[in-house]
Amino acid sequence: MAGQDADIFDDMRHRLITGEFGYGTKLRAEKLRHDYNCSASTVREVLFRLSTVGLVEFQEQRGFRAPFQSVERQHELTHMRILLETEGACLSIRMGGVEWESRLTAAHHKLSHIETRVRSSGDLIPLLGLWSRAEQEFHETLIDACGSELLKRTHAVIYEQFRQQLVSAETNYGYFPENIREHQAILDAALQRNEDLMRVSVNDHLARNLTRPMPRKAQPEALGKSSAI
Amino acid sequence: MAGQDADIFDDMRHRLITGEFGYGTKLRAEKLRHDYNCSASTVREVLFRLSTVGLVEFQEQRGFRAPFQSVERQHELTHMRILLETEGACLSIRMGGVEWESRLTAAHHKLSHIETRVRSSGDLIPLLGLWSRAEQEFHETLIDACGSELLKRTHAVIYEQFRQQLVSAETNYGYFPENIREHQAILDAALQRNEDLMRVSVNDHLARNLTRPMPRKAQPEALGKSSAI
DNA sequence: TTTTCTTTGATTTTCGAAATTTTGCGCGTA
DNA sequence: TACGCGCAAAATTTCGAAAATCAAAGAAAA
Repeated sequence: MAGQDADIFDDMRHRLITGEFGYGTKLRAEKLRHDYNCSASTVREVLFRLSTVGLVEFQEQRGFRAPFQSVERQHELTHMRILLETEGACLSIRMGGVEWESRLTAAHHKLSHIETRVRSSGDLIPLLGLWSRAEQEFHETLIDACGSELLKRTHAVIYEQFRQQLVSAETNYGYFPENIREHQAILDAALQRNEDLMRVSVNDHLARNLTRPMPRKAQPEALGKSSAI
Repeated sequence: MAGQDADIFDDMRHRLITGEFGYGTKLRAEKLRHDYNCSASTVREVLFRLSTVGLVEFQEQRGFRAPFQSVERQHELTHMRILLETEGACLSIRMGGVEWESRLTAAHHKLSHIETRVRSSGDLIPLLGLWSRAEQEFHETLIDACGSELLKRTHAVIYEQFRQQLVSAETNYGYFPENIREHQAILDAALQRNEDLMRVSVNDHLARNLTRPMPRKAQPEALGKSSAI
């Protein structure tokens, strides 16, 4: 078999993203080793790798723990998501072809189907796993044609941390009824190849996670579109 | 003393950024251990951590190596730097006060002094270490008042990989005479608090590392519904 | 000669324990 | 009560070697 390491890594990542460990929980290699019956060193390596992608926090001489929940962190992750996703989506509009459009449409269709069922049943929990995966896939497809592996990988890392931050009952696991309309708006912007509309739609979708508003630009006059000339 | 691990980490990072290991060089823990006389496992951990920040590549079952040089990678890193630095700089303009302005001016002064000496002597090499640090400090100060730790950390990670990519004689270690004018333009934009000018200046400064131009935004009138590219 | 299989050598991964450092608690003192 | 010191327990880091895996050289088959 190809390295148990990889399996443990994937399983631990899943456990972290689904909020199995409470915020700030200490992650002791000596304990975790029993879950996978392997040595503590192996778990330690996995934890190091997870700290690579921000799903675990590491401090010298004081071990590993699941990240704490904080409004600052949530705010910064949201800001970063907006930055990366608007850029990636607009680049995808410029570079992606019908093939990209069709994949995005497909991803939206799946997501939309699930969210409609959630709305009618009024209970997210039984569909939580399905919904999570569908939401992630939609957003990753959105930027998939941007042409930069680095941008996609960076976004994936940020997205997972973002998700991890709000996997709890109080935040309703990041699900909101407004999602249906907002996801539709993003799809529409993509199919219309309208970059300005895309920026607005992505912003609207994510802005609710901004505890304090983004500082507005000082000058009142019109602004050049962000970045990437 | 506080963990030899940290010392080894810093030293290895320095060696990687200054290009001591050629592109794609295999990094064997069993060899490296002699440089620090410690065990191979300790080196292995450090290499893992360095792969965290993209300075080392790791592949399951085939160890670690220094990243390869590639135009795609350079292109993507440049693109990401433009994205993060324009965002960070503009946010700093909005949020930073005179204190930020003065720190940026100071960083620029130091950098400018060094670059002037390089120009007059015509030889970068003896000042390479000084220049590297000054350049990094200038760019990090530029986004320092942006208000997002996440943005700053992400930028630092990208910046170091960027630097690593062009630490070689052929690329002249990333130094260009035009830097003097370009850094000045960035400082000016900051002191004028002109965001549009800042975006242009940062773009101009980094654009030379773009092997192919960024795809331009499609003209609004040119597109009705989805016209396949 | 070319291809495939096998063996051998080198590299990477995993392990359990020893060494080091932090943390928690009890005790004496201001 | 509050503070500081020191010891013991717990947790983390480091180690060297065993186990597993991969890669290269050589032998057997086509």
